[in-house]
Amino acid sequence: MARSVEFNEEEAIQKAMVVFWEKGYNGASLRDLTDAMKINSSSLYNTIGDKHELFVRCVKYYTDTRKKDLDRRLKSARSSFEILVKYINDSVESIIGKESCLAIKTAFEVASSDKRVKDILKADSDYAYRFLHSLISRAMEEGKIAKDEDPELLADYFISTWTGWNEAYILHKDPAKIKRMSQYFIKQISK
Amino acid sequence: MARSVEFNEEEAIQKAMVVFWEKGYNGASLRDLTDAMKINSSSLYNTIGDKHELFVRCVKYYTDTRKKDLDRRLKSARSSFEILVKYINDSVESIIGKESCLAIKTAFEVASSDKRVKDILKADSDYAYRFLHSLISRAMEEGKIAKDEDPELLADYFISTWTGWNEAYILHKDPAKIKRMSQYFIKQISK
DNA sequence: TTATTTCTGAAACATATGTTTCAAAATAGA
DNA sequence: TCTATTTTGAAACATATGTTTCAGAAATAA
Repeated sequence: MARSVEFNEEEAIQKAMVVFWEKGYNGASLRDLTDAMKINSSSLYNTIGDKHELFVRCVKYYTDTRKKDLDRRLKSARSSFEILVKYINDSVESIIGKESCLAIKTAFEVASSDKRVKDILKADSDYAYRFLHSLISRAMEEGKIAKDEDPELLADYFISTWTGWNEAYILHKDPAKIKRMSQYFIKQISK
Repeated sequence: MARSVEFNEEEAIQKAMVVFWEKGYNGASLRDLTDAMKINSSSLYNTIGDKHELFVRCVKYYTDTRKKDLDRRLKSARSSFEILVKYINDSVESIIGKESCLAIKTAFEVASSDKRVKDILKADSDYAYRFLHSLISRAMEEGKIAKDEDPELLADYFISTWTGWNEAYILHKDPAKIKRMSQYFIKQISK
């Protein structure tokens, strides 16, 4: 029938995601985005849609990627407690060096006034919650976490704490500080 | 000699601060700001300066206000442990209902690319750290916090955790969730 | 009161923004 | 190959943006 789309949509979304990640939603201009994506704005509007739609797709792509990572971790042969500790340590590493988590930046920049974005972030947070909750529960069965701990609370607690580590790293750029806090967290929950 | 400035600068800064707080640095336009401040842009440029300078002043005003609050708390006649617990509970209340903390929003929106703003936020964070550190140390002397706790770590830890509570409230709007986490924190540090 | 200086309001400014238009190029199927 | 349809690139679009200009209003000190 006719010509088909030339650019790879997933690759383009990835490129745009990096721009939003670095500059934020309001800080990223359409030119910044289309330059990075290496497409013309007409192609963008013809396929994905407007700036906001592009942003929603980028945030969704980010959370989908995270979800896959969590699923992969659950399939590991190690004990739940080991998976949990590795996840915590990897989370710390992800803070250091990189721009801090896109989901967190977005939560503070636009989530309170953008329901669609907020819902995506909430679903992401809920998924991480369930991931942590199941690991913590099983680690309690394994006898690695005290039976009197509350897995629901610990899961929420870790998510919150991790967000704070991101801020602390932005302000102080001190990896040791973050590692100290993460070790404290692990020590606190370990039986 | 001549005419003097008509508007009250402190009041104007406060009004602008509210706009930045709600919309973020990039989300707030000069018109939004001057409308709220009820001044003409020529007056703004004639006194305070450009948009960025105004933003810096607003962030500084915010952190100065916080600093005064902490100083006031330290003068209280209550025990250090009681001051600490009250501070934690008040911090939780401040999250609920309001727009989340301007310093945190700003840290995630612009601090990584704006050294001047970052330095103000870092100083604010350091001040809160010293506040918490001294309360925790004294509460340990009072025998209310176990002697084997590390006040430096606990101070950093609370600051991080509190940041996370802000995000959790944006996403879930669930006061009980935040209160549960804060009670857990207090329980954890209590002897 | 007057002279001088400064502030204010409205408008103008240049540029940046998100979005649309449209002719030409491209291509899948007939 | 031809045709119908779609994508693309470049330009145009309207509006929003941060900032500046400047004439006139205001007010201080003489």
